[in-house]
Amino acid sequence: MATLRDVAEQASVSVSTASRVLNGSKPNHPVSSDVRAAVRAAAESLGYMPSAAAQALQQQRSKIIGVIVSDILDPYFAEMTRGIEIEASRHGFVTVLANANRDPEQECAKFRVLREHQASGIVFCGSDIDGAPGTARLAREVTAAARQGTNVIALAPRGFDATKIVVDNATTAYDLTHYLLSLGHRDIAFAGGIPGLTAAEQRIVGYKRAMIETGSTPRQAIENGMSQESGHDAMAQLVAGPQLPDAVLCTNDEVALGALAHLWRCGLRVPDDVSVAGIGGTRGATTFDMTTMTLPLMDLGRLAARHIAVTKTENIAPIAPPCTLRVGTTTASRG
Amino acid sequence: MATLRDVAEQASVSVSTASRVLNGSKPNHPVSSDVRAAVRAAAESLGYMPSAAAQALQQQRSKIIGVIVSDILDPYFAEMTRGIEIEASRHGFVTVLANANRDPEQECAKFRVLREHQASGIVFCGSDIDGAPGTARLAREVTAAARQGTNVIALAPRGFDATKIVVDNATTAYDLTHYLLSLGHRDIAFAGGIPGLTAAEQRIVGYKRAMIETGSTPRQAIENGMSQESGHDAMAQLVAGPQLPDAVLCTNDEVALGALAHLWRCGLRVPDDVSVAGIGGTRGATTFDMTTMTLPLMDLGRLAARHIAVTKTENIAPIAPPCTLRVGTTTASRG
DNA sequence: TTGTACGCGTTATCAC
DNA sequence: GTGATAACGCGTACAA
Repeated sequence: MATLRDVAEQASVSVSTASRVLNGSKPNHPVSSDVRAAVRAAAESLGYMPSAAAQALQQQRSKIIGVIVSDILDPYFAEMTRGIEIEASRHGFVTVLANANRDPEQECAKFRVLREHQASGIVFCGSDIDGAPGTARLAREVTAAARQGTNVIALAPRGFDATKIVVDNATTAYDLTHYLLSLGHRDIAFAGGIPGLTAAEQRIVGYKRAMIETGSTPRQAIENGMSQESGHDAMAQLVAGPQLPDAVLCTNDEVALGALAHLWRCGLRVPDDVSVAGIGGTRGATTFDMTTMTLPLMDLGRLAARHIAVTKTENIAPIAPPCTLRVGTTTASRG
Repeated sequence: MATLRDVAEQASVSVSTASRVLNGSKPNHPVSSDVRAAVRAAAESLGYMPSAAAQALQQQRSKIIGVIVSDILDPYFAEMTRGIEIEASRHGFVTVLANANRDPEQECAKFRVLREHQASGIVFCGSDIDGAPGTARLAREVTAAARQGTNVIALAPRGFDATKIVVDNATTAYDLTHYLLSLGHRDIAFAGGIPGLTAAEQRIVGYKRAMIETGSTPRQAIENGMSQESGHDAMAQLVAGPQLPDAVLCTNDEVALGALAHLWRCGLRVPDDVSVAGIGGTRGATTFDMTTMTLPLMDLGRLAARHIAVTKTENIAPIAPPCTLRVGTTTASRG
């Protein structure tokens, strides 16, 4: 691998000059244009490639953005990750992906590794599980890291100190519930979630608030997970129950998809027999023309990456773009 | 950030000793146990954390596995990525994710960045588009990198030299088509694909071969993409056509999901009116109890990561596990 | 406008 | 068993 010194020799200049021409942080350091050209040519002919490791070592920070995700198979997080990757690469950063399965221990371990790699910033995509063992230690590590200059960003509610770029989860569910109520639905069930998972709990809060405010009785949320399978099972439970609800509000699109799949498989009609809505606005929701609350998932990722990549003097936290209701054909007004 | 020297001072030993105790590649280099303990204690109290950058610089290779993916939102690639990440982190490696949107230019650029970061290995998850502009340059860069010791692995057919861990795409489609034929279907359509996309083309080849061998006439494949939307549109086209086929074989599960969604939305029954099958075996297929060819996506990722992480003396390429037919309820035998 | 020299944190080689 | 010391490739004061 050709090094800067090779280039310098080839161009008959000093390494510093070569460095200034090729990787100069100060783009217009005084360098005569002929020297500049010579260096460029030498670099080209030698196939020079800067060593990220050496640069990182020297500058005490590498062009790495770490992403800690609950589950990359969930489109919700895949969207965020994609947003991060796009903006990161636009700024010459690289995206390190870490799956943590919503396990604080794993989050902590991956966080540590990311720090060893001198990541300029670390993004937590999912929210945390309140009171889970290990959450406290994670918080300690995170604050320590932040104190040492690591840029920590949370794209969902988190119990530690970090730059937060989050949507108002309670309100998304509140608004969506209101929409369902406005269609004439009264018996609305809530499917999906995990006990203690902050974002999911907030959605349940929003749902309940909307129900109670309008004199309807909220059902007990079926907190059996955040996956398609959870949605499938939750819906099976509702179908088997004494009374099929008018509508089912799901904690996310994956759960809604699973619910839809079950209804489809057991021959029930949507929205004739029951309305279904999700939260997220991921691709699957569009494909099935689902009613859902569209969250700016990719934008959240983008904002996080930009916040890390551009070192602003004034470190003002970005604000999350608004959520919008997507009205699909999985909901309909009830006589 | 505490460095090795800080630890050494604190423990009153030399950096070499500290290094040996904490990051020794040779785990049992002779070090007296009391010194060992002292170093450990010092490291602990100082919150020592090795610098990946320094290590990478010194060893000319960093514990990074690069992953070049067509679209992280496609579960097909997300599964592979997840497999890679799991195995990578098991071995202390970190996974760098790069989206390339099936664009050779982008693949080339990201490949280069990955190399600048001294990735120990780079995994291409998707196949390439035959004859696309930029493919040639990519091939050149890849071979150059391989010559310089970068471990390049392809998890799908690729026109350049690399360790290949791939399934037999033609056969998956061939077998699946045979299964559909065995159910009594004769008019079978093929949905999805991209002209020139090797893996997709191979599937079409397998489909056609099975059809022709049994005296059926293959339809012209609808190569309108690999996404859910593609499947939706392809199915719309078939539904609007003069003759609804008995069955639709989709190039992947996403396309199949889109096809299902369209049928569902226009009130057609699956499998009564038409059978649908996919390829991949991703989560969505299970949720909708779809007939599909299950590919060992996560295992492919795992194998790739392991191959990179463990430096074997004999560098024998891993062999891809078999694919298995998953019989779901989106297909049924036709009287 | 260009060159010299040092240090970033680590590991490996060699000496003790 | 342990300790100096020289790289690794780069950026950047400081000199010229």
